[in-house]
Amino acid sequence: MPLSIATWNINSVRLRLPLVARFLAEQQPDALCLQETKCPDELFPAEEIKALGYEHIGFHGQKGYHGVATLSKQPVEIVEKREFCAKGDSRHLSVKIEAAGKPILIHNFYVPAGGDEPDPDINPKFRHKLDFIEEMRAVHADTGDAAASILVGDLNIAPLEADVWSHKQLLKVVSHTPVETEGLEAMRTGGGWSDLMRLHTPPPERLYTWWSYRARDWAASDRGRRLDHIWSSASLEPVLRDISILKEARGWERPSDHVPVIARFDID
DNA sequence: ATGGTAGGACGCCTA
Repeated sequence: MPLSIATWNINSVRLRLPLVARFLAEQQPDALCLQETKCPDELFPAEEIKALGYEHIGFHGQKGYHGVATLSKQPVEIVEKREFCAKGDSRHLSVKIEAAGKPILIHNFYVPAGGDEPDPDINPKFRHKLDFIEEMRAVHADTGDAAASILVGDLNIAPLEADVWSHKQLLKVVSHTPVETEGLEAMRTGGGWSDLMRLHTPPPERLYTWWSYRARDWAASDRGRRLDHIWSSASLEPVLRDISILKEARGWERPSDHVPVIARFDID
């Protein structure tokens, strides 16, 4: 049976509800994981989203900042809203869904951006980012009673050279510094996670999911980064059918600076 | 070499 999972940093779910509606209508993923909802739980637009055919919603938000939500056509069981770095930030939500009669665990992450200065001794936001990645090492692909696991989200790190417009020019820019990219790759491989976007589209082909708001013309300069990711346990590698990055969404009216990524599986 | 834009909430932090 087909199963499709999408991830999208929406940068305010309330402001961009029309974009969410358009995306769901056009792509019809089974589940959509949102980050940066910037919405406390009591103000989450659950009724509007249910009316779009996504009646099962898990959300973990806070006022003003961060926030994640997972929208699903089929029932979800809320598994955990894990707190990282004892900060009280809403940056993680895991839910369980069922596909072909098997439970699948879906982790939705919003990793700290880390500020501008890539030195943890003078920039506490960068220290927090590195600590967060360290703490993520406890999240393994093969734990619990699920048959398979998926980890998606805005991880705010572009790990490979082909994940940025200029490897050389971004080596000292937060999101692509060696301490981050090596930390994320160590966490990923140590946890038994497969990078499905790169399984489907290996380097040196460039892949971007984010283009800055600050560019005069984001499409012309095309200075993107792959900050958003879809990982899975090895068990889902052979049933991956397709991964697509919906680049056109960056050109929609009042867009997020991130675009959706969709993985499509054929579950046995 | 630097500043550029956006959102939330309403002075300024975060991305």
